[in-house]
Amino acid sequence: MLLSKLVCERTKEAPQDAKIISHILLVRAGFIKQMAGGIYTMTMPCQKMSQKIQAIIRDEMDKLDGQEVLFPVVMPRELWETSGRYSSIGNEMVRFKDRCDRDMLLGMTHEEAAVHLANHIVSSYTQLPMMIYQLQTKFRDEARSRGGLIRVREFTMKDAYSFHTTQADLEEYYNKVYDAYYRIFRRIGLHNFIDIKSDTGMMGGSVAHEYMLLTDDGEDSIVLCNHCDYRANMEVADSVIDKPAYQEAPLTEVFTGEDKTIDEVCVRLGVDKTQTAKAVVYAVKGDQEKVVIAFVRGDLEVNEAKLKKVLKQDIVAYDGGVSEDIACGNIGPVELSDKITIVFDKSLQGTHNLVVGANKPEYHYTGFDIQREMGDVEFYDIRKVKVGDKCPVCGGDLRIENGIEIGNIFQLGTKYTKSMGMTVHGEDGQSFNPIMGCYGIGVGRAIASIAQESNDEKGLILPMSVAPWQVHLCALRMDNEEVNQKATALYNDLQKAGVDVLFDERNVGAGIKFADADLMGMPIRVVISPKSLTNGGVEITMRATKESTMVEYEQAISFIQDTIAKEMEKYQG
RNA sequence: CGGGGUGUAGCGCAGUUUGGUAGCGCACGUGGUUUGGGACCAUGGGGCCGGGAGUUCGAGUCUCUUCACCCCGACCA
Repeated sequence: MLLSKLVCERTKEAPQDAKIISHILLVRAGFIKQMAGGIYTMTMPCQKMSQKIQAIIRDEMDKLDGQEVLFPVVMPRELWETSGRYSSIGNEMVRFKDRCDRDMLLGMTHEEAAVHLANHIVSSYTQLPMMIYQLQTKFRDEARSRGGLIRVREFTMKDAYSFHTTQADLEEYYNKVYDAYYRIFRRIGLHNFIDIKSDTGMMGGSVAHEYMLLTDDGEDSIVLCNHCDYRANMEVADSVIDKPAYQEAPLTEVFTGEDKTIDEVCVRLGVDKTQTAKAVVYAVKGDQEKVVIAFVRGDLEVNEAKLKKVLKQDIVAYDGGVSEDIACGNIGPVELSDKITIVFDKSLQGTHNLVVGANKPEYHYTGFDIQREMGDVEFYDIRKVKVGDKCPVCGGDLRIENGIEIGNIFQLGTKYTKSMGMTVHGEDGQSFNPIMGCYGIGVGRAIASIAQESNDEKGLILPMSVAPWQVHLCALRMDNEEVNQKATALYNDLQKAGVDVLFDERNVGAGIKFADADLMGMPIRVVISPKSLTNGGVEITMRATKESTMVEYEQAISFIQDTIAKEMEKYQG
């Protein structure tokens, strides 16, 4: 490819609205161009990179006996009614009507499509296990896109669906995919990533893992143990906390005036925050009348993902609408209206002598004893892990890091095969619902992740395995006859030798060429100039290490091929 | 969906306070001098100042309204 013809504008200045490094560099290098919120055009370099990543994903999926298919982007409402997700998924799914007034939708994931296909074709256990996958555009109307390619509304995703006769068979396959994902991410050049236990969310199922690129710009919080390999998404993370034991005391109503927050009440009454219980008020989504109050120890926070799981219902913040039953700032468990759903966190189990709201303005109780006052109530884990908590496995210190989700794998079980009525005949002649797994990787997010992790002050540093071009050939002084002739010949010969090469044949200053080469990040830079020819031939520089070698012109191609081969060894998975 | 911010040339910005001929840098075209880390001289092209409605002799600037984008939060299969 000739750089002068490449539709890809590099800029010196960062776009005003870009905040995170991958976004800044992908825009500055001309790899992406925004069209609307969360919607981007990928230029040739980015598209080539995407295709190389896709090739690696295909390779690994095919090794797992995956069969590549292509599901429709547009699907009819009826299919999604069968799984129940037409109504359970919110505005992030785009719905519209076709010309005949039929309800249609844009696919944001394809479990329904996978079951639809499998249901029509698989009728016997002898056809299992099997896995089908696709690489396709997904559209999710995200409430808030952000960070360039990190969180977008339209993107290419690899999604795979496996079908099994037994849970054990699913688990065996799941573990193979788990390993394959590690190979994929290593092959595309990522380093600082981990897998964590994750919430299954509205996908359903039991076991799930997410692969996370660790970066401060990540939008997910990950809990990790400093001593063992415990690690989990904040949504499901568990921890051990100290429980100070307070002496039992009688329940006593005390005047607390306008002091409503935990901090204010603690100061007034001279107690530690661990000696209080706080109420966090929610409402069932779509019905502010259905109030849910979560009680958790005063120094702790509620983990809403966990609370949702306990309730098996979606919740939103209570909008503070007028209700006689709720004395905001003075809410306590004692004599709370029975119209309200109450959930107690485990941090309150077995506690004595706490300060709680008295459910009337200006008063709290002291001496609250949960066993004595409430009787035998259930306790659930709805608490958010915080720094300083101890590891639930080994008791070590926990830390919290940010990450970007780059892939996920789920054990779905029979959620879809059952709801959609997919059955096959087993060995015993009885029919059963196959057990499913599903596995996703976002290609665009993988590109962003590579950019996020692999860069320096000058620009991108692309791994050989996915770089759009392996070689960035800079000819300095194209007006020089010898440079022009030799550079052009080298460009042609490299291509004949099967090397991906980007040829900067513009007659512009060396500074511009080097800056562009550094910004775009191809792994090998080759310079031909009057000076290099005098000094023995061509100069070959590695983008990542800045290591530079002078090579005789005649040896250049074999040297470059050797270098590429050597580099590729780093990305064998 | 809440809170905040920004819309002026492809990109980055000034001009808006106090209404009076549309500006700067980069990029782009042409001619020339340069040529190993974003060169220089000359010259040229490019803008319904996000859209609409008002106020005014006159609006980039004032008023109302709308749209888009960004950031924080909510949300996130």
